[in-house]
Amino acid sequence: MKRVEPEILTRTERLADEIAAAVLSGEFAPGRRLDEAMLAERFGVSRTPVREALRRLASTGLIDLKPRRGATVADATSAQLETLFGAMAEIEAACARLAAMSMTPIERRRLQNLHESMAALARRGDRDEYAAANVVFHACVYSGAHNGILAEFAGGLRRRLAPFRRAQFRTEGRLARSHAEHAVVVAAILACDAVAAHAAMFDHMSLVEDALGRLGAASRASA
Amino acid sequence: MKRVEPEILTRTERLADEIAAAVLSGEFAPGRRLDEAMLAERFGVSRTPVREALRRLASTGLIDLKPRRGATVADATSAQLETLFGAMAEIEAACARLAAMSMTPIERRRLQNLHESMAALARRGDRDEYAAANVVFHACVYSGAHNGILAEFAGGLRRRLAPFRRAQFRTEGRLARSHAEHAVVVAAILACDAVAAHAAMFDHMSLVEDALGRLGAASRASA
DNA sequence: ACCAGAATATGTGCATGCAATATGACTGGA
DNA sequence: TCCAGTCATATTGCATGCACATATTCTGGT
Repeated sequence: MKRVEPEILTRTERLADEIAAAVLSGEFAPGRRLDEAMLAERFGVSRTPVREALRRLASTGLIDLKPRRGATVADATSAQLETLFGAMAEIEAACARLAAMSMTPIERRRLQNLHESMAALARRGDRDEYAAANVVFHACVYSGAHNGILAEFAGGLRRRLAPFRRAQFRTEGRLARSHAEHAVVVAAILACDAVAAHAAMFDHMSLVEDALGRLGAASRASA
Repeated sequence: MKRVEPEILTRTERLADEIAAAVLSGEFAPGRRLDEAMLAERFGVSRTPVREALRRLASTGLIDLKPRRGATVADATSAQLETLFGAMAEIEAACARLAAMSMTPIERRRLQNLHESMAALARRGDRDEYAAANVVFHACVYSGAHNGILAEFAGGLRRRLAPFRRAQFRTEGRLARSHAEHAVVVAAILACDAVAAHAAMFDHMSLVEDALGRLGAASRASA
C-alpha cells in the first residue's frame, strides 16, 4: 500500500487558498487593491508568505500584479472576458474531443449517471444545486480527457471566470437549455464520436457566453 | 502619444529569465537540484528574489517545486511528455482554427511571406535558421488567433517542451517534411478554412511528436 | 481657481536572521 | 550483515528591517 502524500501545506499555500476564496466569494471585489500588510495582519502572518501567495495567484490570472505597484483583484474588461470565454470554449471542446476518444467505460458510466441526475435538478429549477453539479460535470470531462495539463488549464480558466458567471443560471429557462446541451455532449462522448463531442461542447460554451453577454447588457441597461 | 511602459525589471524577473535560460540552454539539466543559496550566490542576490523566481518558474512547469524539499529542473517522464505534446497539439490546432477565422489581411500576408522564405532554408538544410524561423512561424499563428490567453499558454508549453525538442530537426528529411506540412496549414488559413486549418495543424504537431518519439527511441537504443 | 513642483507618506523589493523540517551519517541490536 | 532508531547537518519556510520607488498632499506661482 502506497502512502499518500502527507499533505503538509505551507502557510503560503493556505494563504493562496484563503485569498482566492475571498476573491471568488466576492468579498474582495474586482479592481480592489490587495495590500500586503493588510493581508498579513488579517491572516496573522508576515508579509513574506503573503507575497508568495500573491505571486502564485497572479500566475493563475486571478489577480493583477504590477512591479512596485502592488496587487489588485483582476477585473476583466469586456474584451478580456471575450478572450477568456473564447479560450475556455476552445479548451473545453478539446477536452470533450479527447474524452470521447479516451474515456474508460467506468468514466463514461459516471458521466452518464451524473448527467441524468442533473435532469431532476433542472426540472425543479434548483439553481444552486445545478450550478454545483455543473462544475462536477465539466470536471468529469476534463479528467476524462486524460491530459492533466489541459485539465489544469481548463480549471484555472473556470476559476478565473467564476466571479463573472455567478449569475449565469439566473436567466429564465437557462437550466433546461443547459441540460439539453449537455445531453448532446454526453451522447457524442458515449458514442466515441470525437468530432461531434468537440462541436457539441463548443456550442454549449458559446451559448453560455451568449447568455452571459445578454445578462451583462441587461444589467447595464437597467443601471 | 502614449508612453510605453518604463520596462523596469525587478531582480526577481531578471532572475527568472536567467534561470530559465540556464535550463533551456541545458546548463541545468533535467532532474538537477536547484539550491536557493547556490543560485543566490551565483547571481549575486539574496535568497528572497531567488525564491520568488523559482515560484514563478514552477508555475510555468519549467521546474518542480515541492514544499520543504526545494526545486529541481523538471524532468518529464515519457508519459508526461506525451501529455505535453498532446496538449500542445490541441492548443496549436485551436489557434490555427481561430487564425483561419480572424487573421487580418496583413497578418495573412506576413504568414505567407514567412512560409515562403522558409522554403529556401529548408532546401539548403539550414537547421538552426529553420528552427528559429519555425518559432516565429508558430508565434505568427498564435498572435493571429487574437486570443492572448491561448497564445500565452501555447508559448509556455513550447518553452516547456524546448529542452526535449532541440534535436527535432536532426532527423534526415524532417525539414522538408515540416515545410510541406506548414504549406497545408498556410493554405487552409489563407483560405479561411477553419476546419482544415485545425486538422492540418493537429496533423503537423502529431508528426512532430512522432519524429521526436522515434528520435528518443533511437538514442535510447544506441545508448 | 487651477496647475506645476516639492515634500511627505505609503508600500513594495530585497537582505538578513532564526526556527523548523528533511536528508544523510552513525550507532546499536537482531 | 542488515535493519531500525538516533543524531547531526543542510536547506527550506518564515519573520523582520531597511532602502527606494510610487502615490499623495501641500505649497507657491500664474
